[in-house]
Amino acid sequence: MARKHRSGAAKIKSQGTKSHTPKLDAQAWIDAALETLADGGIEAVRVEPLAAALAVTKGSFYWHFADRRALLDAVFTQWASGRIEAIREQMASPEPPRMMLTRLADLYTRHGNVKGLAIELAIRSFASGDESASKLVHQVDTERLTHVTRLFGALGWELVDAQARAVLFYSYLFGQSLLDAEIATPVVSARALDALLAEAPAQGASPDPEQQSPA
Amino acid sequence: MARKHRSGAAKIKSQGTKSHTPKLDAQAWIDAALETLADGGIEAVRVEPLAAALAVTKGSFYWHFADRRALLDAVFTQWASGRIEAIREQMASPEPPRMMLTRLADLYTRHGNVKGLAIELAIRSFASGDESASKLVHQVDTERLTHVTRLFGALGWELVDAQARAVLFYSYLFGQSLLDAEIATPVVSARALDALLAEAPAQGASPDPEQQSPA
DNA sequence: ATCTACCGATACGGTCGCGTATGGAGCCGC
DNA sequence: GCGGCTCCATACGCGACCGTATCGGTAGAT
Repeated sequence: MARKHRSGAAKIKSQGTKSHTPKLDAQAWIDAALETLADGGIEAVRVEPLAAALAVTKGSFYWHFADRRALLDAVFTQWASGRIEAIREQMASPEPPRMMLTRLADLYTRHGNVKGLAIELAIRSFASGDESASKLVHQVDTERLTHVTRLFGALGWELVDAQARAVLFYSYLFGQSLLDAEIATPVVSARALDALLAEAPAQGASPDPEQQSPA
Repeated sequence: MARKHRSGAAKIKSQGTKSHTPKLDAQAWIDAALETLADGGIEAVRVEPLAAALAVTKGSFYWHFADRRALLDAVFTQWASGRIEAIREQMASPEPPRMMLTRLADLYTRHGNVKGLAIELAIRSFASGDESASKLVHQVDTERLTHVTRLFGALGWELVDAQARAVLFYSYLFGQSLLDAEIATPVVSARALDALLAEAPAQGASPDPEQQSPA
């Protein structure tokens, strides 16, 4: 038996006193799925290995989910709504645009958020051949890009330029995780981010925080 | 006792005589593998389905390759050397740097090259969990980035800035294929490329008002 | 024509993972 | 204590692939 993943059944709380209450809810499966998804891709998210990781049997899984696909859908949905939620929170922040962008970039590069990026890429990869997953990715992308576009707009860029920079911005974040780490060193990455956050040309246009961006 | 499959020095040239040559060489398998790799990821590259696609049986495969892994290695190796070769050719071009960058970007953004990008991403995804594949990706990245860095250097950027833009450049190319196509429209993408190829500050360089992009 | 690499077909054993069917243990309310 | 409900264990059947073993056919060399 493979013993790669550790994550025993430690997430269960409930009121287990003595005879325990081996309650595993759907969320526990989703969490476990996200974990293996991060370092094995969608293909690695399989029912039986997952059950082994959770120290239960398939019987449990098929109680909570109709089939493997149902789990994947739940994972995707949760991921998407989580990302969108995160963006919405950011939008509510009172910070200046430049700061928000910097923070956003940090959030994707700095913190050992390798897992987040891995999930991101795995889902996107799968989405290329799956309609419903593709839809969710699309929702996340529009949410993110409209947000970031707005931020760049607030920095003085015209709509198209702001959109272009938003694309560059997220491309950069993804590219960071795709390119070799030894090449994209922190120094270089920092400089790249500087280039992205450069001032808009002296257009004299006052920052318009309420930029509208369809998508 | 398995028969010692030969594949080291395979000569492929005796061909021009009759139509009789239903012979399949290792290259045919590699080509087929690249094909399915493009739209199914590494996981989709399986011996039996591949054999079916080539209208032969596994018996053929295991004649040319020791196992599935051997095929994958061959695919990776060929991909890497192909990419490096392409870069080397580009380097020998007499075109001005800006033109070379534009051409490079086109080459990756081209609607025809969805396959190339897909292969790129699939291999990179797999490389994250595979040592030897990771090495090859690293080689390709190094080759590409040093080349592009040189180009940006020729455009007047200092080393670090040139490196940063090289990273942005490739991040952009990858990001294009990851982000939703509806969002990263051609217009926006063209503008993004313009931003990347902007003139370096100071240093006498002829101002280029607007970049023209083919439609 | 025979020998013999080369190349592919068949057939087999084995693993892994999906989904189903069914039973059983704990926890109710009555 | 009795049905009833929840959650998980057990046990199959099945398909997809991997890799091996073995044999047949074809083409060129002798």
